[in-house]
Amino acid sequence: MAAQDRKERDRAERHRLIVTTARALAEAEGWEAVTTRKLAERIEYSQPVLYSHFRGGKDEIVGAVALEGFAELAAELRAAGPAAGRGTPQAPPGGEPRAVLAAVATAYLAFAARSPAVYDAMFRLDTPLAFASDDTPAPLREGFEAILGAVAPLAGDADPGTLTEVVWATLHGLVTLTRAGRLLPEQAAARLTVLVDRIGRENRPHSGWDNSAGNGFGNGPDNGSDNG
Amino acid sequence: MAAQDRKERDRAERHRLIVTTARALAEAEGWEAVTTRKLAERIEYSQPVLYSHFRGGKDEIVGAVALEGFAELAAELRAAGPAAGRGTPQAPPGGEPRAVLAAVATAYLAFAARSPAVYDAMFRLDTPLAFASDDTPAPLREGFEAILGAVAPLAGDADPGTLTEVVWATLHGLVTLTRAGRLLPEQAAARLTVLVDRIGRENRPHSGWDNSAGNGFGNGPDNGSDNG
DNA sequence: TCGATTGTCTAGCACTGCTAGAGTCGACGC
DNA sequence: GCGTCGACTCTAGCAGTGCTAGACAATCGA
Repeated sequence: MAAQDRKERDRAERHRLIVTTARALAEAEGWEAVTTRKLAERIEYSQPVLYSHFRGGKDEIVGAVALEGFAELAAELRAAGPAAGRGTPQAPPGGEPRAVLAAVATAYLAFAARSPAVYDAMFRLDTPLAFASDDTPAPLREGFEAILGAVAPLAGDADPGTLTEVVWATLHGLVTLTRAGRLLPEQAAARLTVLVDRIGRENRPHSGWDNSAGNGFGNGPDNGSDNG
Repeated sequence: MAAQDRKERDRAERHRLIVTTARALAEAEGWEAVTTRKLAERIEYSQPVLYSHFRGGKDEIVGAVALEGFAELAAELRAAGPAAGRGTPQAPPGGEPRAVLAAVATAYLAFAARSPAVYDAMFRLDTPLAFASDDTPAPLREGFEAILGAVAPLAGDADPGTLTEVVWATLHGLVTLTRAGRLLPEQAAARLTVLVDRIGRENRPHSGWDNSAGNGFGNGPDNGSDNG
């Protein structure tokens, strides 16, 4: 029955409309301005319609925007990474590993700067998205793996996954501290240089400082590089 | 008039009571549970009393907790840093620079792990605290400078302030991503090792990758090490 | 054309941060 | 000791939030 199909199409369309409207509203006025009433008004339906699409309410809508953001971020990181098709202005294919890392880092920071509200949905707001578990959505894994691809060639004797976690943390920290006005804007390029110069350098054999004196941060064996 | 003095003492005491109660409530149940009504009930006064102390309302109360947190963090970082009096178990005075960096980083992560709600007040929530401006509260500068003290000996030909910003960003990123369940808990110690091994290594002369191709992240001269 | 089902809307709940104005209580001058 | 006045606190309420029960209308199958 075609009528049923049309209904489902309309419904899917309205589903998209909610997500894109929420995202646009957040980018324009910040997430604190995204209320269910205002969102309902923008899509020209009443509030309960939102809940017929997103049983989890507002958090689930934010989560949908976040998921969209993870997919976009992963795509942009891949485009800047070592496996990039015919190369980009920033990173020739199979280019010098640190240039690749610089390109990926730049892509990450550019994404966050361009879509601050989406970045907030991904990292600052509470969403029902699952992490580091079996049902972690694919885009989340892919984003991590895109960074991993740029970091691994520089890992040396360090665990690539762990180094990737640290790089990711640095990028994320740069984003949030910059956004909060905690870092000097004019030094952004210098920070990127420092990041690549320091992180992107292979290990020499272990140094003298002692990390075993109870720091209280986990004590399991350091292995594995699987993240999400 | 002694009566007036007593009043002011009582008022100051109640001011403290509000801040400590808000902090305790946040640590126990999270900031989303800290409502003006619940807070007023806990201090056994009505809501308007809160506003007689904090004209800026809830945000200003969060800001007071944050400021307290910055003071504590700065003190703990200093205690772990190179200028530490007679030395600590983690860092002997004037010890090997990378051991000092490891001790400071550990102190930072330990603080965030021990006081997550305070850390949220400092970095995640909106507060009226000023940053990177002339009226930045002293504890904020001091925290940055404590990290700077541990990082500077390892700066090499990099700008110490910039390197400190990157280290801070890494620590902050590790805290937030760990808290959000985005990083593998069992690799915490390994991440610290990687951080110290990579960041805490002096620069050799500049490398081959090109950072000048439009990354859109500031283009001013890279100078100055003054932050807040 | 009629009944059933599906979908949407109105109205309202319990909560939030915040505040105007009423009321009380203590300090001070006489 | 007493009356007045001012400082202080409270009650009650506003406008907003996320969310939902139940009334209503439109659509579909017979």
